[in-house]
Amino acid sequence: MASSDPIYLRIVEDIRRQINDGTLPPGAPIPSRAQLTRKYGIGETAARHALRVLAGEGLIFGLVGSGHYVSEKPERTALHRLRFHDSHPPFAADLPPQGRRATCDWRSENAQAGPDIAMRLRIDDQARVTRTRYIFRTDGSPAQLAVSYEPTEFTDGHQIPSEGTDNRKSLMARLSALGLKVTDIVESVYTRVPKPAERDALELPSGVHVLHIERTHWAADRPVETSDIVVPGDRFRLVYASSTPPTA
Amino acid sequence: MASSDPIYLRIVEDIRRQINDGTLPPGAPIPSRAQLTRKYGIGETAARHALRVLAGEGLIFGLVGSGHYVSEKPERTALHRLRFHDSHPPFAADLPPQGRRATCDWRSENAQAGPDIAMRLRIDDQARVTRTRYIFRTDGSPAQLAVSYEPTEFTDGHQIPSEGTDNRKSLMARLSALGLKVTDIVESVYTRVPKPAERDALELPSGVHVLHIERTHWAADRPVETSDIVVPGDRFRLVYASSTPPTA
DNA sequence: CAGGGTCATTTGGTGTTCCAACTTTGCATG
DNA sequence: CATGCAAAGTTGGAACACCAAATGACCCTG
Repeated sequence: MASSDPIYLRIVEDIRRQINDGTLPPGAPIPSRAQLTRKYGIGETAARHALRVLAGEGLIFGLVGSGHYVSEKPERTALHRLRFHDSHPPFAADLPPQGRRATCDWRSENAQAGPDIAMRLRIDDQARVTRTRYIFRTDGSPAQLAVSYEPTEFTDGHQIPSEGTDNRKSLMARLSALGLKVTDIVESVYTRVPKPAERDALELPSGVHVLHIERTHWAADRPVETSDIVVPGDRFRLVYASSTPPTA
Repeated sequence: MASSDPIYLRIVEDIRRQINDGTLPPGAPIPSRAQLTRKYGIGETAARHALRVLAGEGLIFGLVGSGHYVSEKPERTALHRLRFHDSHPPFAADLPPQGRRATCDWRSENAQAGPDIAMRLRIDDQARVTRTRYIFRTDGSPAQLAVSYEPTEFTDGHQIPSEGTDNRKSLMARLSALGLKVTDIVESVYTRVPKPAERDALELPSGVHVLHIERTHWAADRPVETSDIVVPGDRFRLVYASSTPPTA
């Protein structure tokens, strides 16, 4: 990208891209230091520096005497929210709510950003966005509402069937097609009284609050998607972890 | 410590220790590469390598032409919760709530774990823990309640003055003295109606919910501290990020 | 064919050197 | 005394060299 970047970072970018797009699948060997110096015409310092950075990110790992290889779990951008799960403490139930039948309905439409979303996406008030409303159900009962906003530049050219169930091309897939990679995820959580529409949609008893999550995906220091996620406050908790779950 | 470690890691250990125990307070300058090579009798590679590792951990930061300095926020094992902050959306206020006068009162005591905490700390029901109650205030008004639990084995031997203001040795400092390092932080968030005592302590208007955070620190796959944190639901939001804040 | 030894290759640690860009300090000049 | 400029010091990038430990492939021997 930026040819002003130091050489070793450009090597990092190149290899990372190859890992992301599958050219270098998990387990594949990375060229050795000697090979990298020849291939890119760089010094050994830059080559080993690039390998160190990639290894530090966990994308590859090195074996002394053997070589560097692509990690099994590419461990994408980690905001380890261990998903929602039910009930309040004390709850001994193990985390993964398995066996549940989860469904998701959604509908996309073209809309104007508006001041709130414009600020979150760092775009103009008048800019157009693709707004997608989701409703998640577990075992048939509504569990989560979400509204997602993406600048139309990311969604243009992709078919937007206005209705469907779970066959929409994912955000990540669409972004990587545009050469973008999500580097950060920020979630802002607060609690509030549900709006009437939410109360109906989530079938909330009166007096129940909701947890509201504003989530924004960033790629290269620029927002690419933001969403409002609403879940019933009496049945869900959010779990965040600094790394892979220690309980797993 | 382990004299089998590579030299640069031993330098890292030494500097990290000095930062942890306060010998190098936030803002203090780290010896330059040239000084480190002389002080420890090492090559420049090892010196710069140590600085790189520390900077990578966020413990220090480098300014070209000036030097390396201890970070203001030691940025412990990163669960990047960008702290609480006020008001609800839309809020354009920038994140760092500066200029505020934050105080913290606390009181420690010896207590029995009980089933709930015992499960979270993976210890016996009957085991003894050090329980510390905190109350945080900003600008004089109560903002956050917290109760922290640590197995007594981590607190024994450390003076536990039963009352005080903000001079207690930090969890990290005590753990590092025991050779332990916090590797994971897990936070579980939900919302609920405040208990009467909480309503009083936080001066909550009626009808306001609270955000309840159960936080557990892990060191080497074993819990070393867990706490319940309660904040008013009408004035605070929690922000989690997958890496350093992109807005900063 | 099985076993063992040799050798090229690879990673990771370490030292040295050079350079560009930037900050800080202090001195000299007006 | 104030201002400006030059020198010294610092970070970060980059190249090159050497070594120890480990690996893997190859070949030779029994």
